[in-house]
Amino acid sequence: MPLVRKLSAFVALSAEEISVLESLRKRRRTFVAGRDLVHQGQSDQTAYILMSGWACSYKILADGQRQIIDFQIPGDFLALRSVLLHMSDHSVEPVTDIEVTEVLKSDLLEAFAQTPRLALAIFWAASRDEAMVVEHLVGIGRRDAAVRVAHFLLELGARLSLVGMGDKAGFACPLTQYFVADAIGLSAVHVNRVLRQLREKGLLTFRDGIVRFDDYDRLVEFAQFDAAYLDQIGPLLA
Amino acid sequence: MPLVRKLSAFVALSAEEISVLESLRKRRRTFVAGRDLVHQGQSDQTAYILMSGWACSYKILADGQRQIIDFQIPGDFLALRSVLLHMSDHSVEPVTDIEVTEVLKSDLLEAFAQTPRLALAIFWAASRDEAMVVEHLVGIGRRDAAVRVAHFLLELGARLSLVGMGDKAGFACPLTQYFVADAIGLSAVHVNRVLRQLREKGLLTFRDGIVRFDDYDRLVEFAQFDAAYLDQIGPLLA
DNA sequence: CGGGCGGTTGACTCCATTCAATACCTGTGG
DNA sequence: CCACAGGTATTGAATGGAGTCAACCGCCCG
Repeated sequence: MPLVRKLSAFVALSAEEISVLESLRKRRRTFVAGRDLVHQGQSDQTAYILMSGWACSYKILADGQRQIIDFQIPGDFLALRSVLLHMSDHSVEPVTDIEVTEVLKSDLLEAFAQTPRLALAIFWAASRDEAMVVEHLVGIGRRDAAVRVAHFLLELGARLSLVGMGDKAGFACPLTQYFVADAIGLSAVHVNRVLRQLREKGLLTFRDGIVRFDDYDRLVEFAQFDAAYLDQIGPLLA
Repeated sequence: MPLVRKLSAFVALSAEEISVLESLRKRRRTFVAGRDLVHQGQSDQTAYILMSGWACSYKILADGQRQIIDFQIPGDFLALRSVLLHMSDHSVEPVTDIEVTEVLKSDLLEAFAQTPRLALAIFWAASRDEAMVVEHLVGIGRRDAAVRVAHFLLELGARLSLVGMGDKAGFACPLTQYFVADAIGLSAVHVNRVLRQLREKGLLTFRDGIVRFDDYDRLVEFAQFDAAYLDQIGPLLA
């Protein structure tokens, strides 16, 4: 499963640990695209592991504007933070139809007490998520629109590669330009303009649900993309 | 110590757990203002607890621009993320002279294995940090300059209150307008202009290192500030 | 066939940046 | 004692990047 694949980039999991993860198979649930599975302010204290499909976590402001915090792809946690906090500080919406497995608060506490290495791996995943949010913050705060879009798509590509859903040629992307706009703090109109620029420069093409990197190396250069923060360089703990 | 005070907002720590924290007293170090104690890219895997003074974590872009991710005040962790990741994804600079205690990676692993509740408290602190970063992301992405500045200062005030260093009247603030600008993704010039607006509206005054909330309630209304994400509403675990 | 959603493009507007000049304070050295 | 430099704060004028408004297209689907 994608989570095992992702966590293996950090710790080499033992057979026992993998079986703990596999045992979650029973609590599998599905949600349809567009219907939130977690609401900002709710106090469920349940997290999920995304098994298939894409989701996004976001916050709504009082005036109705939306800021997407990040997208989640298979292998990612959903609403992990809300397990520790009193209530969820954000909402989660499936971008496509999704399959998830529930992770109850009690599971997490158990993991902490009984399988410290697994707990550590989860902490790693949380740290990596935070590093991604930080990188988004930097992008929105200091990068101009074109670089921001390019950087965003390169990051998605790198993350998808880790779970075998993309490579340097590109990836299948179910996002509309509105999703992209809400994620990187631009208007959808401007995202469209920027995508045109990038296409005309021969850097990337986003069309019909496919992101194609037309010139990966030049794109990386253009976006100043350094994947170090994704921490995908191999197991730290043997 | 401020960390105990902060963590107590989440879990009621036992005498034993408090003594574990207090035992860190030996590894105390000091750093002078302006000299980074953690560099982006280094792989020390050491974290710190800030005992006194202010620090900030930031990233530098290739073109020299800086984005401050967050400020840390007494009781906060510094570079906690870099313990789990292969290398630090950000730098940490003391804003004032600071005192810290070192937390080695081994300490953290031990805490996970031996004092699960303390590990949980640390996980809570990390989740809260992430929630703050997320709120900054939302601010930079979707709030206009005036609201952003107001929101930022209200958050700092709320955080400082938790460790007894501020209240609804205001707080002592060692930040220059340049720090504020780098934190909220504006230019220093514009921060200055916005501060004038806020002052002229009778909302807040930032002068001579003092932030004074001239009309706290109206300011909260203006900034749409909802402190829920700071999760300061009291212990979750008895 | 009509409606809705997503994408595309142009014209105009505006918020924030940049450039620039001035003021103020502190510490330093002549 | 005063001149000077460096850092910070303040304000004005010009510029520009991104938003808003609006129109139009293509496609899918009921």
